[in-house]
Amino acid sequence: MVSAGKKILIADDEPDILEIISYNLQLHGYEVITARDGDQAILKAKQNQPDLIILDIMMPKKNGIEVCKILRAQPEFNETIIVFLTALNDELSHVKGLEYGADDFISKPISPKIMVSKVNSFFRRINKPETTNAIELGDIRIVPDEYMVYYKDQPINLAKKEFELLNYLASKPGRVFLRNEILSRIWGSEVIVGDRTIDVHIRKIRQKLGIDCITTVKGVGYKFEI
Amino acid sequence: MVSAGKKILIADDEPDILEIISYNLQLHGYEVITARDGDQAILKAKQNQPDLIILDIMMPKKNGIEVCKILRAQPEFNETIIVFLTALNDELSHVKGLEYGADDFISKPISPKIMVSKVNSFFRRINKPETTNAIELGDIRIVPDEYMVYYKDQPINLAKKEFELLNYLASKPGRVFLRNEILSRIWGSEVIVGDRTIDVHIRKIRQKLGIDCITTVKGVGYKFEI
DNA sequence: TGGGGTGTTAACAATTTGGTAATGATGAAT
DNA sequence: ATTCATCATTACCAAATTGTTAACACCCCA
Repeated sequence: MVSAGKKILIADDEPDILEIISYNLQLHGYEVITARDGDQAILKAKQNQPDLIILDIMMPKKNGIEVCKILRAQPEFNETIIVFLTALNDELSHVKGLEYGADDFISKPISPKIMVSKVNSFFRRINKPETTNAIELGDIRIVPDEYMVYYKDQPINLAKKEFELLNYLASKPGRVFLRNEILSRIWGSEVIVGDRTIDVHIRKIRQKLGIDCITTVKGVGYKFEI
Repeated sequence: MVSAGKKILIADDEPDILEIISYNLQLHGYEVITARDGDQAILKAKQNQPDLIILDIMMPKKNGIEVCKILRAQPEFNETIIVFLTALNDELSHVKGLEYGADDFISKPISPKIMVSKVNSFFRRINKPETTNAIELGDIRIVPDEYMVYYKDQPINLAKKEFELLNYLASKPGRVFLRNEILSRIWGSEVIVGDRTIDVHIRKIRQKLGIDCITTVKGVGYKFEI
């Protein structure tokens, strides 16, 4: 059972390892981004907003721990799972890593098969709250597992961004999400998009759903409510 | 969408770059202060208390890293975002910059458009969602998360400024807020508005709420009370 | 290789808002 | 009672913000 469409960033300086692991993860439906050093890892993390980041400890430019420290300092990576790749008995790294907010460790060497199963289990861990429980509000049911929305049990096909936007707003019904919040969560903090982009997506959602469940709060943002 | 009225200090010794960047940032509603060397940067930073400081690394008098080091040593610049402009592959500066508390790096050359987007994202980062708790007084419930006010559970739609004003007054029920206090808190200290502006907003709140919960204290200000 | 779906932008329309001016009340001090 | 400063009210306008539409580039897949 694969968590479809999840993004994984892997940073390691050994091309072979990168190749093998990313190939296997892709086979299992994950979207994989790779980086060869610490700086690249930070850059690509910001650009792509992955759900899981796997960092080799020993890397050129910045080591995994530094990368973790820098990423964790930014709110947008609060929720991201960060995992270290370590040599088998490197206790010191374990300790340091935990201090800076690592979620777990994977010991090298590791077989691709075990790697995939570990990755699956990471997502199982965080998916419990949202994936198991689809959001259901009034006549609207949002099922992240299926990337699908139902209105009165009628399936409604939203595009990826539309779905993510709706799902995000619906995660806290009634709460206003600032345009800034929406941008950094859905688009990532370093993406260049124009002012009207959010509006257009909101419009498409409203149009496809046919009912008015997204309220504009002028000068502030949008909120989902029945 | 722009963090309006934010002050940005840019320090670079090349007038052309200064010109282009500051023009574009101003277009997007930012207030821009410029400096041509390190000493000037420090001086203007102290004078203007900008929200974001962009420092070229290579500058006359003091280089960007020295400036950063000096500013960071002062408590008033603890919260300020400091960012370096660096040549593309200047790894050494990256490392040193981090040591002295830089928040990020921008590689030169950079297009104005990307610069603006980066600046936007810096402010997005610090514009944390305010998870303030709801205020409940008598039959009135003020929920900042929702930008919404309820009277006897009936939702009342206030405009942004109206809501902020009511929320501010209600933050300390019974206390009188001077007109000056209200002005600097809700309108900001730099904005100049006429005498009657507050009154009009108070009036609109009273009208929409339908009950008299804002008391005028003549010659002093307003207070919220049931 | 071309067609459908997707994401983004530009351009313009529609709407809301924030602010002001003008004028009318109020009330305390003279 | 008159005066003066202060606040209330109203209507109006400009600016800010969002809605809408169409067009475009892109990617994936048949």
